[in-house]
Amino acid sequence: MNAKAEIPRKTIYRLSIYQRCLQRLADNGQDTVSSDALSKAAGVKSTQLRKDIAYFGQFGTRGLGYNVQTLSSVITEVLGTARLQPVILVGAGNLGSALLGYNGFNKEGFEITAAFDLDPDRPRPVALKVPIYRHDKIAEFIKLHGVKMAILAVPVHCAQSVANDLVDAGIQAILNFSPTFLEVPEHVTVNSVDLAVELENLSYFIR
Amino acid sequence: MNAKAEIPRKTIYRLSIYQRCLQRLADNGQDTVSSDALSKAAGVKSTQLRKDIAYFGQFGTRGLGYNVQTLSSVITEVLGTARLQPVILVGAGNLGSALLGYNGFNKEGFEITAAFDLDPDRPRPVALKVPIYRHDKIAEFIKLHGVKMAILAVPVHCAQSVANDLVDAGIQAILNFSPTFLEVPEHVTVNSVDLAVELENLSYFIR
DNA sequence: CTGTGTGAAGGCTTTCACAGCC
DNA sequence: GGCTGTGAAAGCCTTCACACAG
Repeated sequence: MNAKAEIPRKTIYRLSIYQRCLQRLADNGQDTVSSDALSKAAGVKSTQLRKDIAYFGQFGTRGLGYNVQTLSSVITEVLGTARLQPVILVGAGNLGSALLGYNGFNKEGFEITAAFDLDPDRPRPVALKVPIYRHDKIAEFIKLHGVKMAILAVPVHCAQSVANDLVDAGIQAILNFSPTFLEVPEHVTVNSVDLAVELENLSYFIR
Repeated sequence: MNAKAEIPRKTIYRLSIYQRCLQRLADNGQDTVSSDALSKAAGVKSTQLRKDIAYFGQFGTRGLGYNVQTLSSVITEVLGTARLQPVILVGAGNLGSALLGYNGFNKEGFEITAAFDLDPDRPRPVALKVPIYRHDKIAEFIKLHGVKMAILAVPVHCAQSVANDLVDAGIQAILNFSPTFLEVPEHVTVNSVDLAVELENLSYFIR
């Protein structure tokens, strides 16, 4: 459990997925699951699942499987309570506004607490529950509320400079939707979601 | 060029990224670029870029670099003209509607030609240019227009069954936004974008 | 001297095979 | 018999080191 730094990133990704599968099992009243069943729900091989779990301990019962509640709790602990972090959204344009309305985040324990845009008053498609502030209020807000995570959905041409501002203000993790590479200091983590690249990739695999 | 099947998936992803960087260089009037410069723009190491290119040939001039136009054309060819494929969107809810309005796709050569929803008439946040049809028209549309790619943005509980319908109707590639694993035949490719998992993953890396 | 192309080395993940426990 | 835990093997991808071309 203290070897946190040594769990590979890919395993961390899968832990989130296992976690979600476990929650569904729990909702269905199951209290035990085998690595085989759980791995199938998650779309991986059972050996992979067991190896992933082995990074932080032994929680299964041979001949039986894993206790759903126990395993779920352990994974939650490994992933960290940091998941209750507040998140801000920068760039409330087309995609950004949509993300504000998307409630898939809340379900998993995240909440977008504020959004920022160059023009907070431009007409938005959706009635939003989240306040939209002027772009130049970002640094103040981040420092005041100790925000560490940001979702970036601004146009390519200003993505890097906005990212720099975020980092300077104390942001440590960025979920980047702008289709461009962001250069950040080592202590900052960036995960990029590039929709066009995903599509292009798919098209390659069409015969 | 004919060893298409042997280019690793990760390389294919990066080719899309290189392609975009090359287009920007071309727009700026540059006609030559070194592997070092291009790799930095793409956020990878220069050796990686050269290895990626080596999968399908030799296009550089030693001591000078690559011709922007040439390299761009070659990558386009490798990725396949399949990128001009029409794409349909299934599930025009919150996230789905947003994707319809997002024009990042068109820029890269994709066009969402139609959308489908259980209730095509429910109020949409945005004025959409794309027609929304009833869910039960999907198979007909796919067969009629020879559509091969679909974006799936439906609720978890029906994702698998909708995916099955798509596959049966002839879809070969799915960009999946539903946070669940999709089981599909081998000839079908699925790329998943799981926003909650991305956030959770980021939160792990916050100290 | 600059910058590509590439065999070899290294590192990281996944899978196998099977020992060990219920 | 069923299922976990794990060292060893295999596979995959990245990086190094350097030969070679302009």
